[in-house]
Amino acid sequence: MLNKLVAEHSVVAAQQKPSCTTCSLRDVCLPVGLDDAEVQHLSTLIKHKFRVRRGEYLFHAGADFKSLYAVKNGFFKASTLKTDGRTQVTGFYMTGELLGLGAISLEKYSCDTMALEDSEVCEVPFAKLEEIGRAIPPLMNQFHKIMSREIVHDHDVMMLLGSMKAEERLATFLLNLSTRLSRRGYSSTEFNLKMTRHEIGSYLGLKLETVSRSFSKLQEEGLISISNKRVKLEKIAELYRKIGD
Amino acid sequence: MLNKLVAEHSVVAAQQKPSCTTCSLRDVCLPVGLDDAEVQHLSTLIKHKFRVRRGEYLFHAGADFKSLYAVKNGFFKASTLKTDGRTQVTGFYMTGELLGLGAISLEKYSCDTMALEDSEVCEVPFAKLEEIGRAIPPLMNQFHKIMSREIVHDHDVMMLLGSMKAEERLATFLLNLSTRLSRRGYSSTEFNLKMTRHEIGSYLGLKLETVSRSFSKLQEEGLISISNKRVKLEKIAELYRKIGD
DNA sequence: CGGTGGCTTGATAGTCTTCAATACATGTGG
DNA sequence: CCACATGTATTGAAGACTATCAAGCCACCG
Repeated sequence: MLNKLVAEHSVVAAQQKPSCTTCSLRDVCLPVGLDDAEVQHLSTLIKHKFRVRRGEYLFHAGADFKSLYAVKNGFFKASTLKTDGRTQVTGFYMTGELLGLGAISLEKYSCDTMALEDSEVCEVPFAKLEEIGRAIPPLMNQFHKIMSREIVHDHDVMMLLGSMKAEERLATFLLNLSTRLSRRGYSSTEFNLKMTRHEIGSYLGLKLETVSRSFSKLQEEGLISISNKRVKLEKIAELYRKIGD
Repeated sequence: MLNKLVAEHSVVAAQQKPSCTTCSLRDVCLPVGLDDAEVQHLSTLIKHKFRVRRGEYLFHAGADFKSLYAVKNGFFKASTLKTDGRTQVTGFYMTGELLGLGAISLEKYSCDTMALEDSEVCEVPFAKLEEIGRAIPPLMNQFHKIMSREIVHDHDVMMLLGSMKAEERLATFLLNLSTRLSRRGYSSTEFNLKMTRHEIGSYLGLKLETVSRSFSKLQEEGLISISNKRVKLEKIAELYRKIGD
């Protein structure tokens, strides 16, 4: 089964030296708010650009932590595994987002992180990030904002899980994807889901059948069109109204 | 109604200059891992020690962010308010824990934070923390670990909300309190809850009636004793087994 | 073209919520 | 200091929502 593969070797094989200076993600990634010289300095710490193919894991929970990873392109899911076998998807990550923030506290990765499509990541050695951050205060500040944003986002998910019904959760999820995609220059109304119903359900605290039913219901109500992995948001304003925003 | 009061003035009135050097929280708060000279340096940035009385808010969501607050003693709850009026408790904070981490990203506090008992907090101006952190790398690193820990904890809560039944959620909650209390020198088996059933339910994604029923059921099973706010964990090992650990 | 995993839909069962009534605790004012 | 008011907690019964079990369909890949 493809999903079970851990392909450290193929991952390393495709490495190359990237540059933040010319990267299209300067506005969404770590370089936010830095001037050209600072970005160039930041660039020196980015070790490799890795390729991670669909179904491969970037890292596993429990492995020694040394680096964060910025998503250069592609799509990832992070999931935690409890001792009793229960797993849950804790997040989906797209272009320009940072992977591994939970690993800093215990210096072990806190979740399994898998590519849901062929992807590339930039490795950011954490010790060096802290070091260079001392020389470039805006970089350190941007990093703090990224971590803080993750906390706020997690609080939003907690509210979703704690107080929303299935349809509302799914609508919230779709609108969140829509926002993040449009910020990256993609369509905010039409996109392909990279994850399965099961993975969506795991993230939203629902069973896959309930996810499927909720998709169908949102479609019946005319708010979206759904066909397999293809989603079209037909009435964004009403979707927002549904989730109380 | 006491809970609605915002008592900025009484809060400020009780300020005094604290010192991390002699603080009993050196092992759980920001100073973790620092030597004496470094702790003394850190101490210079702690502006005030505030008193916050039971029912008063330390800060409100949306207010301009300038400082984090370390809980010197007491107990706090943080809650978010959605536009449609739904609220949810996003966390409870005790001695040595940092309040306001979600505010860094947008430079506005992201949640309302209220004292559940008479408390004291140390104000940590964030800009100064970043500045002094540059001079004391272990301080900056400890701060990153604290933020990371918050992320991991939030992921744990997401798993709780997404995949656990009412009794399991409550058992997890009680064991979490137990662990944090024992780390601070209090009994790990017997303690007073500072929050109401409603607040527990809001945090755990349950209605207060369900929380009450779950308490009763855990008591019937002989795992805990509960009388109003007084809890005694009778069989910790079995509580852990119940939540699959 | 067959097989496998992913998806949809229906029927039933389980869990939690909602509504309601009562009891208890706490703090305020007389 | 007691009485009363208000917020808090417990418990029951009915209803809502989601999970579970099951069957069949569909898409994709070798």
